[in-house]
Amino acid sequence: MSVTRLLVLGAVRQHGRAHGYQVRNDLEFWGAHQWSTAKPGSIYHALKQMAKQSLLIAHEVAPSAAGGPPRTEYELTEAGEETYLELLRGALRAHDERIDVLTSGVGFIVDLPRAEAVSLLKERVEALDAWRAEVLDHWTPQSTPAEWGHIGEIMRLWVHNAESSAEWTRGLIERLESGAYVMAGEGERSVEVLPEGMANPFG
Amino acid sequence: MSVTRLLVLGAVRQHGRAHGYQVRNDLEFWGAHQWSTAKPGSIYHALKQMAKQSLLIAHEVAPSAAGGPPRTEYELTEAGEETYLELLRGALRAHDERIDVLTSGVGFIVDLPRAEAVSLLKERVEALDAWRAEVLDHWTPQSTPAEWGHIGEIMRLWVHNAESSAEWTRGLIERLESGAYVMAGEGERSVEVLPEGMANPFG
DNA sequence: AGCCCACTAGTCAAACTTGATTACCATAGG
DNA sequence: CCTATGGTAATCAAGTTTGACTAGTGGGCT
Repeated sequence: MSVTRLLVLGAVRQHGRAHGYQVRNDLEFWGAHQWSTAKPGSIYHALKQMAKQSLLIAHEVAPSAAGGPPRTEYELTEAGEETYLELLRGALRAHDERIDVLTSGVGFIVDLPRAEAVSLLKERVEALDAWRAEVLDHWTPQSTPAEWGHIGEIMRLWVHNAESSAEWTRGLIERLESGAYVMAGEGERSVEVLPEGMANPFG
Repeated sequence: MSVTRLLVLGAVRQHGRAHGYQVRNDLEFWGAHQWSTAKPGSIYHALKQMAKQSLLIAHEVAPSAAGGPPRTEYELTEAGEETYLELLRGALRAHDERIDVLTSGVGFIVDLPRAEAVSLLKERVEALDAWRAEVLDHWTPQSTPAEWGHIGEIMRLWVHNAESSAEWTRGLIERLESGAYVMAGEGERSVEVLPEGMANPFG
């Protein structure tokens, strides 16, 4: 699972056709350069790499309209579209991903139909609950946490995290089921970028 | 902040002197190859790199005692010791690190004196509270979350996370203040590795 | 006009990560 | 005695990330 790919594909897709600098600016606006590894070098690299793999087609374009070197515009191919949706589904469904992946997934969640988004999030809750139960099962029946020494704190940290994440997910499911937001196939597009000056989680 | 470096330094330090395979096995035992990027290639790379930077000294050792290529043993230098403690402090103090960094920090927390550990964790709680307040401040006074569209969900996710993480941290502070675990300078060493067969968070 | 600054757009080397692969030895089974 | 298996210890190529750097254009200031 690559956050960079998800973010880059999602950004190009929103424009239909976009060059590197555009993607880079979008993601900067999202604050993604702070909470993810999607920094300029990675973005340009991802674009080239995905073009090589035919997830994107590169259009060589005339010297830039507003200064700077000539730029290349990219566009999703059919395969790119599929990859994008698969990455997005994975980001929302998986319990074992980093927060940056989940964050990207939430940022693009409206690209999925409502029913599918809800169902992926329910998978997520189930996976979190199952994993939490499994950890507790491994750690508590034979011995009290105290016997593990400070390493038991790692278990507490993870279990706490799983519970919290499941709670947040259940909240989102509820809001989606009550009809919040405009999802894929439901008419007009909703807001797509983070507001300027938003406080950054990793600032 | 590199998790790999923290984990590798911590592991070598526990042995006093260790070769790559030993470190690799330790970390596998911790489950670190699952929840962090500390995989064999990265471990060997980190050892060589840190040796080049004089954080470790490499002892070229005779052909391995039990099969396989000759091995190199490593040992922390004074600078390595300092770097280790700095990384460890950062992992416990910072609110803006990934969960793998925090997990590693908790794993090695007993390498710090009790008072210092508690004080770092208090910094952590304060940073989390401050950041949470800042985000809420930026997002709520002028407008309801609803106006942000689905992007408001990202804020909810982060705020939820910050609250949950602060809660866990406060719990750990309490336990440390009640005298839990054997910390640096307090006599005998406590348990240092994860129990075999522990359920993995990213399994 | 001449100069500096900011913005646009991207490249590059160095570091790091990944997953597969190599190479060596011991030992158990046939 | 020979070979397959499994553990030990590490390397390597390919891919990714980082942070610094290049380079062109336009505007403002003196």
